[in-house]
Formats: sequence, structure tokens, C-alpha cells
Amino acid sequence: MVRQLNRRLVLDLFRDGEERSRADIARQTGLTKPSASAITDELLAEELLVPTGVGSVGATGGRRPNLLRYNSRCRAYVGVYFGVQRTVVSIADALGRPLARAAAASSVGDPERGVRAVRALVTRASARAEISLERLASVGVAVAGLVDHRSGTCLLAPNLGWRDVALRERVEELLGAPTTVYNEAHAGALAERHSGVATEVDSFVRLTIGTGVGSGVVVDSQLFAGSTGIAGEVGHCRVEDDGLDCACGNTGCLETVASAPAITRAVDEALERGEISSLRPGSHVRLIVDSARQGDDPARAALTRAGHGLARGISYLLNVLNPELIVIGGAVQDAGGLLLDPIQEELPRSSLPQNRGCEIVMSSLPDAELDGAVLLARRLDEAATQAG
Amino acid sequence: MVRQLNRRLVLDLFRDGEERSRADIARQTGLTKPSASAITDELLAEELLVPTGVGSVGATGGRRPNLLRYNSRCRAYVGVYFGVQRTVVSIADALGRPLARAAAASSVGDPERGVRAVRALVTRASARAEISLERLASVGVAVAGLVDHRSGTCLLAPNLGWRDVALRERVEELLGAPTTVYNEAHAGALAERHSGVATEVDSFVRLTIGTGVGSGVVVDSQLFAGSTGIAGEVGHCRVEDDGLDCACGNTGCLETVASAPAITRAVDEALERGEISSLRPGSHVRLIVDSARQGDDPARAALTRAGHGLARGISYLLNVLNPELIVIGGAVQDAGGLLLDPIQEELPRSSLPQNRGCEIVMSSLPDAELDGAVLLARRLDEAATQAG
DNA sequence: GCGGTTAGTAAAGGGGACATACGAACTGAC
DNA sequence: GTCAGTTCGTATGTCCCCTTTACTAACCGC
Repeated sequence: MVRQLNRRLVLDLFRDGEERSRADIARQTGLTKPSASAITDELLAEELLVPTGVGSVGATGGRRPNLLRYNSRCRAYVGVYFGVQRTVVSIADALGRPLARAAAASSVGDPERGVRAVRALVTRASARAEISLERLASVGVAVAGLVDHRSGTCLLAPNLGWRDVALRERVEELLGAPTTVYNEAHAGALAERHSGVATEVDSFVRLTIGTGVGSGVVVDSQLFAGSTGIAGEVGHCRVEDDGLDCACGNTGCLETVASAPAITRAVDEALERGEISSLRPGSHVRLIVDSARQGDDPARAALTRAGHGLARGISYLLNVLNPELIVIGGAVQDAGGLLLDPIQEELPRSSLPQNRGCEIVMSSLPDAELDGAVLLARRLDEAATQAG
Repeated sequence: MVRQLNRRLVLDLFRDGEERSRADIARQTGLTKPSASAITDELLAEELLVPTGVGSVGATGGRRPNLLRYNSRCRAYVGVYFGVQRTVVSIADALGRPLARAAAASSVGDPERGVRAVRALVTRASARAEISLERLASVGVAVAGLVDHRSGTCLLAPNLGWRDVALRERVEELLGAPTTVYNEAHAGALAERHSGVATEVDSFVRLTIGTGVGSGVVVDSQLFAGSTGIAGEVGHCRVEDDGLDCACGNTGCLETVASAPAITRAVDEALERGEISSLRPGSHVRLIVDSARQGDDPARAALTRAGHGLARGISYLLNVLNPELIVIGGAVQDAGGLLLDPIQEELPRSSLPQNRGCEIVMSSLPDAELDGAVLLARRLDEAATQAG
């Protein structure tokens, strides 16, 4: 029982992927050399650690250390991202380092087909990664829709045409590994905390601007998904008293102002009014952002309008959560000041001065949702090995 | 080290205040009888446990057990509530059971005098409780204002006339015990979780309707105070596009619609318009609630209006936090359906249907803030003994 | 008074950490 | 080349504390 504790202590050390000697282990864990040695031998026998030869000696001399490192191929994690356009799968080693990916177009409207496609994608990725699926420890799934993470079902994904899809159940059948399902924005926040701008930040919110406006809330260093899994749906907070109709049935939701379709629509309306622009009707947001950066007025105006709406949504987040940081990711990720400036301009009108300390920055992660899905898998596995 | 763990295991058992025998301890902790016995003897020697005589024998016979119980007088906790009207102090035993109270009128505008008054209140309460202040383990403070809980300073309490008051420092000097300072609504949520309607609820928000509208957010069973301590300030979320001016400098804040002064003002305006009411201008909210329950129309209308505003504020909480439960406390606590019905009527217009599962109820705790302050003290002490 | 049952203690055994000590291997100075 | 100094890893004995087993104490019903 004490041994289990100390084993974990040693293994946790090696989570960073570095190699160390038995003496290093003793120093870094506070265990004595004999104890560290005994545990190391156990872990070597179980192939959780592998020897990596002898190291060099220090300036003061001494015997050369026998170095060890975590056997990163002892388990594999799979992350799945069901995006509106594409379904992407990533396979990672025990340290969470990505090994390979595979992607396919999402099949809108046919959840069963969409889920079944994952099987082939995972097989392809594992072949590329040259890691056996027998090592698969757990699967993390991120979905562009509302998710009940307790039951692992996708309650509603309008843009995928899904409703009440028992994702966890089906994926566990297909891949034979424990699976956890979350909203894409939740996964994005996890990735941002792990390898983005929010590393080491205890409490922050990461907004994801896409077909909708979602967010992932990290509180006391833990992702908070809500009691059923639909926390962070700031996109359906009302920001305008007489706003447009939203898919959710209400009016004036943030999504009607600041989502990718809303930005596209704003540009389209400007074009209809005859304003001069290099853009065509129905342009993708990334294109709009590019044009805005090159000075296109309707594009800039659309981003400004989105920014003002976002400010209202962010003010709710600030007042309610008092986070250290707000991160904005998704299709508008490259907009920089074109989106941040309008937010900062509008924000003081609806938030407390005591919240001015909260920074607002753009994300720079290219695949936050997918990376987050892998992190979800790792988190699930760690919780399981913790309990078992 | 293992012993420390098992000692805690045994002590935690006795947190419920019940008495048990050594055999009971062994059964309930999973320890063996000899281990339980050894630890019990240690705790007896340290006077953390006290013998309470022999128990009765069961139906099947056997030796009579020697019963023990937690020595609840081994430490004392003090909770302080700096309310707008009154400053109240509560002293509690090691199990958190309240022993005595003392109160005085708050001295508005003079923080130093207000804080110094605590010293006398605590002395009086400890005399009544017949417990020595040398046993004082920690102090919890709840303040009707914005608090930076990291530094323990009250940033701003407009209704107390405070700004940047170093509360923790001063109280620690005065009482000589480690102190923690939180917002009153945060303390209220803690009390609601401990002994109110939210017992065992993992994630909920407790709104406190008073001079302002604050809230305490409990997430994964933990109070979340925010990065600096001002989370839950839903009172300063905008709920009306062209609303009244708020003390915070913005307009249309929930506080301008649903706080106690706002409700009083609504009644006053009705009176000015000549509407028939049993109330006089400037009536206290509790009086307004009473009149409303007896059918007074202007009083009812004022509560309805407040409820509609609250619905907007609550919709933000639901969308962002997806809690299991919303609790409403404070001066309107007795309004029941007169406030809840308008909320439920308005809520669907601004929140997701997937959040319908969240219940909204009134609190029934008479002194949530003060009880919460005691809980804050206990929490601080437990964190300290955990670490030490 | 005697078998059955429960409470608590005593003694022996074992797992695992710790302290100490020692051999192995290497550096640098002379 | 030798030797002191340093570091790595292992071997050995000790101690702590939990567990197992066994025992005494105290109570019941018959």
C-alpha cells in the first residue's frame, strides 16, 4: 500500500519523458537510494521503465549513472474530434505525444455512419504510428454539440444532424476501450491549459468561435463541464434585447452575433448594401479574417460587431467566474487586435472595474479540440489507474 | 506517516459527533482491532478523544464496549459577519456546532472602528460559550462587499463605506488566529451546502439578495471564489439594455432591478403613481414580501419585476455553469412562489432547454452568512492541519 | 455453571522504508 | 601510475506499524 504510493511517485516523475538514474529518482522523490532502487527494479521488470544506457559523469567525477526512461509505448491513447466539416483521429503514446493522425469528411445527418468511420480511422492511424491497438488504454471524444458527459451521449449537434446519440457506448463497442465524451470547447480548454497560452493558469475560460460559440471553463486547474456536461454555453447567453432568432429558440443569443455564420452573414449584408469589398458572398470566416487584416472594411466591420457582442458575453464570464484569463480560439484565431480591440473597447461598459486584471488573448493552437480529446483520454485513464 | 494517515481516518470518523467503541472504529475504518486500539490510545492521551463510559450490550450478548467521543472543546472556531446593518460574531466548537453569538450595529464609514469592535464581540461570545480563546484555531470572515481572498482585503464595500481594508491582517492581530476573508454570498453558499437545501449537491449557485445581488458558486463540491475572490458577482451582469445607473458605473445591472433597494424603489414608484397599497414609502423588503403574501398589488408587482430580472441573471448562470440547483437567499427568502413563479415564467426565454433540469428554490437558512463564516474558519483550519 | 458472543489486549510475523556501509567506476591532482 | 575525492548502485541491519493469531474480560441465555 505504501509501495503503491511510492511507485506512483516514481512513475509520475517520468511523466515528463526525461531520462534519469536511480540516484536522480532518490533525490527528486525524497526516497532513499535503496527504496528508489527497489521500486525501479520492479518497474523495469514490468517494462514500465526501460534502460537507456549509461550517462556521462559530472565535473566532479564519480561512477557513471545507469539511465532509465518511461516506456512510452506501453500504452496508447486515441482522441477523436467530431467536427462539423471533418472527423479527425489522433493516436498518442503513453506520454500523450502525438504519433499519427487520420481524418475523413464528417457524414452529416447519419450518426451511425459517422461513428463507424472512426474504427477505420483509428486502424489507419495506429498502422502509421506502428503501435498495436491492443495497447489502447482509453479514448477521448470531442464533439461539436451539446454533450451529457455522464452518460456519454451527444444530446444535440445541429450542424452534424445528431440528436441523442449514445457516443460512448458505440465507441467503446467499436474500439474496445473505455471512452469519455465531451464538448469540443471543453476539449479545447483542456488543450489550451496543457500546451497553449493557459499553461499553469488556475482559472480561465477558452471561447471557441465556430459554427456556434462555446467555451470551456477551467476552475482551480480542473475542467468544469457542468452537472450534466453543458457548462460554458455562453453562446446562448442573450447579448441583445431585440436580436435575431437563434437555433436554440430564443433571440439575441451571442451566437447570432459572434459565431462564424454570423460573421459571414454580416459581410454578406454589407455586400448587399453595395459596400466595397474583396470578398464574395458566403465567404468562410478565415477568408474574412485575412481580408480584414489586409484592410477590407466590411470584413473589419463584421469582426468589430462580433467583438462588441463577445464583450457582452465575456462580461458575464468575468462577473460570474472572475477568471485570470480569457482565451479566444476557433476560426477567428488569427484576427488578433481586429477582434480583441473591439472587445476591450466595449468590455468596461458591462463588467466590474475589479475584473480589469483579467487578460484576454487569442489562442494559437491549430488543433485544440483534437489535442484536447487526447488529453481527455489520458485523464480518463489516469482516473481509472488511480482508483484501481 | 502511515500512522498519520490512519489517525486522520479515525478522527474523521468522529467528525459526526457520535460516540463509538474501539471495535466500532475497527469495523468502520477497516483497520484491525489492535491498530484501532493503538491509535485510539494515542488520541486519548492527546485528549482529542474522551471516554464517555461503557455502552450497552447487544441482544446476542458480549462484553460491554468502552465508548469514546470527539473532544469537541479541544478547539474553537470564530465566524464574523460584517453585514450592512449588523456585525455578528459566532463561536463554535471543534465540530462546528455553534456555542454562542454576539452582535453589534455596524459602524458605517469607519472600518478601523468596525474591525476593532470584533475583539469585544468575540470576548463576549467566548465568555457565554464558556470556552477559552486560547483554543481558538481559526477565524472566518464574511463581508458584504468585494473581497480579494488571496490578500484578505476588502476591496470595496459601498454600503459599509469601506475601500481597501486589510481585514485579514487586522483580524489576525486582534484575535491572534489565522483568518480567512470571503464575500458574504460565498459564505452563504458554503452554509447552504453544509446545512441548507444544497446538502450533497455537487454544483449549485446560491444567490443572495440584499443591498446588492451576489452569489456563491459551488463547483464539484468546492466553493469557487474566483482568481481574486470576486466570482459570483452576477448582480453586475447587464440584464436590461436601457436600464438604470448602477453604483458600479454601468447601467442595467441586475442589482438595479432585483436588489433590496431596487424592490423598495419599485414599490415607492407605484405609491407615487397613486397605486393602492398597505405599504409606506421606503419600506423594508421583508415588509414588502409580507404585504405581497397578503395580496398587496404593488408589492407583488415589485417582486414580479425583480423575478423577471433575476431570470435573466440566472440564465447566464445556467448557460455558463450548468448547475444542478439554484438557491435564492437573503431578504426575499420568504417570498416563495411570488418570486419563483416570475423567474420560471421568464427563464425559458433566455436559457437553453437542456438546462430545464436545474431546480430553483428559496433558501430557508436564517443566518447563512454567519454560519458560512464559521465554515470558512473550519475549512482554513482543516487545510492547515492537512498540510502541517 | 456453561456455551455463545462481543470487546479489548498481547505477542509474533511480515512488508517496507530508513540509515549505514560498502564495492564499482570515474575524475583530477601529483 | 597512484591516490584522494566523488558519485552510483547495492547489501545489510533496524525500526515502524500493520496484520494475524491467540488470549482474557465481560456479558447473555439457559
